[in-house]
Amino acid sequence: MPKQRILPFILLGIIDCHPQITGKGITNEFNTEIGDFWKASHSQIYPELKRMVADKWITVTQNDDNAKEKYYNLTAEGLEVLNNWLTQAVTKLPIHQDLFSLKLFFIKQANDPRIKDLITRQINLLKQELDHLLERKELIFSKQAMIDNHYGHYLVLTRAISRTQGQLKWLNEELNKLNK
Amino acid sequence: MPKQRILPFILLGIIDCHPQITGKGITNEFNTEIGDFWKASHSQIYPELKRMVADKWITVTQNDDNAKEKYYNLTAEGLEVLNNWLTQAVTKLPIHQDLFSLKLFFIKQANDPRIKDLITRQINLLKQELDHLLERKELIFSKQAMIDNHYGHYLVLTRAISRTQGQLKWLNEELNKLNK
DNA sequence: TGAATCATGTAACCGGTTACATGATTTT
DNA sequence: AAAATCATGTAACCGGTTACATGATTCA
Repeated sequence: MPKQRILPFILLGIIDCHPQITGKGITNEFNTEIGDFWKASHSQIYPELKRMVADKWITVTQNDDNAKEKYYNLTAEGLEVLNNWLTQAVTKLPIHQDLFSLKLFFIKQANDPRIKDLITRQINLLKQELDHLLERKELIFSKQAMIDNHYGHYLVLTRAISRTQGQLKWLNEELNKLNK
Repeated sequence: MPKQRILPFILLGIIDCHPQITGKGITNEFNTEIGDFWKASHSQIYPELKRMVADKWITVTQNDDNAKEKYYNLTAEGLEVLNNWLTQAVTKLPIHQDLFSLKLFFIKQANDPRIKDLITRQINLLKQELDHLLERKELIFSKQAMIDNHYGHYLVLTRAISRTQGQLKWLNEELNKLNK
C-alpha cells in the first residue's frame, strides 16, 4: 500500500479555518502558522488544490476585481473528509530527523570538544526558537477569546514552548556537567 | 544548490563504530540504534555503499567462508570526511513532522472530544516509547565503561528519555485541565 | 508606459519507498 | 535434495524541491 498522503488534509484544515482563502494565502500559512511542523511549497500546493477541486472536496471561485486570484472553500464533502481524518487515531510517533542527535551519536569521547560545540550551538538555536514561539503566543493568544476558539492551535503552540524549554534545560545541565 | 545528503555520513559513522560490518549489519543498525532518529532501507543502503567504495571513502572485502557477505571499513579519507562533517555546525532545527500536532491544530473547541482522544492515545504511544528507551539504556549502558566510550550515543539516548518524559508530563497536565 | 511584483502554474530532477529478483547458505 | 531463509541487488514509482515560465496587476 502506498503510504498515506497528508497534504490534502492539511489544505482542508487550512481552508476550513480560513474560508475564501487564496492559494497564495495557503502558501503563506506554511511559512507562518504551520511552518513549525510541516512544510509545503506553492508548486506542491497548486496542483493539489486542482485535484481537490476535481474531487469535489473544495470549490474555487474567481473575483472580478482580480482576475488571477482564486478563492477556495470547503464543500460539505470536504468538511466530512476533514472531520473523518481528524477522528482517525494517530498510531505512530514521528521520527525526529535530527542532525544534532545524529552527530552527537557518532562522537565517542566525552572530552571531545565537538560535544560542547554542538550543545552550545543547539542552545543558541533553541533560544531563538523559544523567543519566536513566545512572541507568536503573545501575538495570537493575548485575548482569551482566541484561545477558546482555536484551542487546538493554542495547545500545539504551548506544547512547542514547553518542549523547547525542556530541551534547553537538559542541554544546559549537560553543559554544566561537561564543564565540571 | 541541491540540498545536503545525510545518508553517506551516517554510513561512515556506523562503519567507524563497527569496523568490518556488512551491508546487512548496517541495515540492522537503522532498525535498532539509529532507528529513533533516522530511517533508511536496504535498497537505499546498498547502492550508497557502492558509491562510497567508488569514492574511496570505504573499502569492501569478501570472506572466503561466506561468498555473499561483504565487509566494509573506513579508509583514511573516509574517516577524514566523517570527522569533517561532525565538526560542521548544525544551523537549523529540524521540523517536527508530527501528525499529533497537526490534527490538534485544526480542532477548534476545547470541549471537542477528539482533543481528549488524541491526547490519551499520544500518552499511550509515549509510554511505550519511554519503556523502550529505558530498556535500551539499561541494556546498553549498565556498565560505566560503555558510557565513557560511547558518550555521544549515551547523551542522545538520555536526551530522548528526558524529552519523552517531559512530553508525558505536559500531556498529563493538559488532560487534567480538560477533565476539570 | 515600462518595470517590478504578484499569483498561479509547469517541468525537471532527486531522495526514498515498495516491490521484485537473484544467487548463496542453511535447514529439514 | 528440496525448501526456506539470507544477503545483496535492481526497478518502478511517488512525494517533494528547485528552477523556470506566464499572464495579471501595481508602481514608478
